[in-house]
Amino acid sequence: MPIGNRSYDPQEFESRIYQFWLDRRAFEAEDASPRESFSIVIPPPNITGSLHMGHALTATIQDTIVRYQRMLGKNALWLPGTDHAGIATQMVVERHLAKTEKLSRHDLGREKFVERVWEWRNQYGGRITEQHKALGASVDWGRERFTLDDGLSRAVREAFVRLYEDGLIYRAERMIQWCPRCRTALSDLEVVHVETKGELWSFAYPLADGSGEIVVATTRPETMLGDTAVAVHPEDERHRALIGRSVRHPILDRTFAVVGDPILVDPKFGTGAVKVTPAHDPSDFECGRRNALPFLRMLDEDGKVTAAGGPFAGLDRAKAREAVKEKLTELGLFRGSKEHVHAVGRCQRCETVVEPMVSTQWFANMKPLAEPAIAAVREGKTVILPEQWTKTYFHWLEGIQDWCISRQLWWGHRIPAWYCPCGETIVAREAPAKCPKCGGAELRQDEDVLDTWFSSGLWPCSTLGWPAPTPAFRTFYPTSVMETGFDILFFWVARMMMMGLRMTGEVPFRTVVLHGMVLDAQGRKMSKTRGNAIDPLDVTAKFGTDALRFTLASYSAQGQSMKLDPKRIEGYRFFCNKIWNAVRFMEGALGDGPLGPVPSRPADLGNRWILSRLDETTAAVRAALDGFRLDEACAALYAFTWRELCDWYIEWTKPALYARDPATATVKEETRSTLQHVVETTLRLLHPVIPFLTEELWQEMPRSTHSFAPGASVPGAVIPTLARAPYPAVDPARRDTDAAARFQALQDLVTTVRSVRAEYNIGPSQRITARVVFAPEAGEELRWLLAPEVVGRIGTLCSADVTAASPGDDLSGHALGVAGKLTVAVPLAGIVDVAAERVRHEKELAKVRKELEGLEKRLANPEFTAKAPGEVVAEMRERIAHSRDRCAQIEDAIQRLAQLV
RNA sequence: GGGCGGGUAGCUCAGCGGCAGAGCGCUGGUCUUACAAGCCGGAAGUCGCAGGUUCGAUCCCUGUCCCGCCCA
Repeated sequence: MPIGNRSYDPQEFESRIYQFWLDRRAFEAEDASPRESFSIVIPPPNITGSLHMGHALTATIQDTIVRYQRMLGKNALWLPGTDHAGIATQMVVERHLAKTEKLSRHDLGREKFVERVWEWRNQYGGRITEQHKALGASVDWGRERFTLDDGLSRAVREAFVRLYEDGLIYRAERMIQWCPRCRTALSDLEVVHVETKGELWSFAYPLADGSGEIVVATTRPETMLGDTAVAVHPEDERHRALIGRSVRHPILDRTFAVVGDPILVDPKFGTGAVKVTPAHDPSDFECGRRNALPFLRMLDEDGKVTAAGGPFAGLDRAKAREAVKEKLTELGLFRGSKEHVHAVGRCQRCETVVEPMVSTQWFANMKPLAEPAIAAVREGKTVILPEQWTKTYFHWLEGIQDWCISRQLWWGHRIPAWYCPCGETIVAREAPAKCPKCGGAELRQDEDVLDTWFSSGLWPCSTLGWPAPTPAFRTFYPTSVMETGFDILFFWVARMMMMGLRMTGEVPFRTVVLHGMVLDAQGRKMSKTRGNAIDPLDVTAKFGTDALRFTLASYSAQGQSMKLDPKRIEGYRFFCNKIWNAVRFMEGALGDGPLGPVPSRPADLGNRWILSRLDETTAAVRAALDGFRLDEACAALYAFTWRELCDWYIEWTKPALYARDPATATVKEETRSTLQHVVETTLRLLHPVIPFLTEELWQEMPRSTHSFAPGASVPGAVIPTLARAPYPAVDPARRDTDAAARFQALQDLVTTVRSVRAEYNIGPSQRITARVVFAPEAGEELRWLLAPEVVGRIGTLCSADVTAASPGDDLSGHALGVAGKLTVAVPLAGIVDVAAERVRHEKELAKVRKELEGLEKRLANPEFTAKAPGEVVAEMRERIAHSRDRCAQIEDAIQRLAQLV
């Protein structure tokens, strides 16, 4: 349907266009292809999620990159999928069950519960995937993956078994982070530390022999129920003598030692004595190992006090704290408290305060995995952008700790380890039938599942078929780009690097592109609970997807946070509308006649200029996209499309296109072809960022059999979709510095006349005469501006009849404007407001003089001429000459004004 | 405590050795047959502060003050 009188209505065509792409199989990549391959695997959103601005941002950036690469002719793959999000999904389904059926997962049992989660996943888990279609995501849907798919699960078992066999996965009792609410172990990364105002509470442990006491301070008084030592610094004069003596637990009937520990104790902090709870604090745990202390578990999986807590057994952590404080106070052992800010660890999912505790879990030994991951980036095998994140990456990997990979959940990849009553542990890819050691068949599989991020770490390999040597894996691995938020650097990027390198020997991706967080207009994190989240789908409904995409791409300056202001989205909607109308204009103005090729050397100045600018823009946009600078690409596209193509070129073409005179038919035909070519090329340039609008217009716009730039494609071939059209190529032959300089002079002249008109409130309907003064020493070479084919166009652009004046002409009664080397005189019907004119000129003169002075001063400095590069000095001379001309012109104008008085 | 990033027009941000930029907002004019969601003008800046390097610093270096983030 031609554009005709349709106005820009993105809702009308966006879903239709998306379906059109699917029908054309525009996004499908080939497993094997002679073309260069390009691949991105989507960082999998989790199935409990629904689309938020972060997804919209990451999808926009990735889609823009992959569409660009596809248009470059590469075999481009963008692989979609989701991850199973162990804790989050289990929580959602448990809550759902409790609400609708008043059932807990334990009521159902593991097998039935997991069935229910699958049901939930099949019903709701695809929502976020579907929402990506509304964003225009050009993913290859046939390759969609889910972390719990058979193939990916096989990859997980393969990786686990290999790491176990290599001694990099082990099961042991260690200090871990425990979430009492989720009832599972967490990795360090899943614990968020929040600065919290707390209380540093001091109490005394009496020495066992009654000869005195030792005062300790703690933010967690309840843990004293699990204390098995008091530590002091061995070189601390105050306490050294106490080392080796015993203290008596004032509540529980036991005694323990005072130990000397130079690592745990900072003698400058507090009293210099520290209570030690080895089973519930990471530092105390290490201290306990160093000093062979007992590990006393005083809290259980629910965060309640165990039997070890004597009279407090069964109390919740928080209640136990108060009860212990009360009891110690009652015993007269309280020694004061003060406010204290400290970092409290909370569960990333549910924000419950996590409990460090000793527990038997599966761990991965990360050091040997981290080293190759560090080396790969150091050697440039993978490049991280923006580069500054490289340091963070190194820092984290260099200090990496072993990773607790087991989770006490039911939803996830069950750990492929089986236990035999004989004591044997079997780790295998498939369930073993009997124990290889004793032959017993009563094998019990480990109850736990793996951390979701374990499977995510394999994502770039497993989604392409690894461990099987599939064609897709050979073609697309290592992937080209991993694009994600910088908050995911450790969770995903680093782990994918480690796992990818370990499993395949190759990096999982060549380039890592990190983007910042989307904040609201006030700079706060968007969150549903705060109610300041902007739903991307609301935005696309209101402004169109392309406007949102252009906004996000423009904001995505490397790695910075971005404050999303709806006003800006609206602004880019106007931009989309502008493009729409430009094509609409073209459709009307070109008419039905056939379009010839764009001549290699056009005759018309405007045509020469716009083709030159188009080529410069193409080069700038391609350079920006090659460097993943989407913001720069957008800025170049916006400025060219609106400020040059629409504001100047289209206006310039109107007289030629509307002309009926057979004498100007050649220019008209040339202009028709050029306009069509420039608009068509601009749509292709814009397409990766704003795919819907450009595709809709591209399908409907007037066609040429000469559409593409030389060498880009077969002229006249029917290209079924813009998504597969060639991206515009840079063609230096189109650069035309002469046309650029001439058009600049023309723009100066037009703008000056317009300024004068505005200054004197001469309305657009009022046709005026503008007399151009060509000073013999400066302006003579610009006489071409008055050539008939140019002067008429200038007149149209500023609604004036432009004629020449000589320096000696009487210009009284004229307002004067200075346009570069020319002076323009506009006759004023009434009396010139001499005073106002004079003020305007004086102001301008002062500005130019000041600038001139500065320049002259710089040139006068002998060191400048001696040391600055020759072209800088030459440029300076040029500028000074120019400023002098300008001063002279303005002085002249002021003098003419004076004659009027 | 360690590290990273930021402070440029009223707002949001580009620029990062050689003419201080954009969008929005503000403001004057204008319904000119692509678009009033438009068009044509205009105003607006000690480039956080103090030193230093340089012929030349918003840009590089040092210090300093604010703001944000990450790690412990």
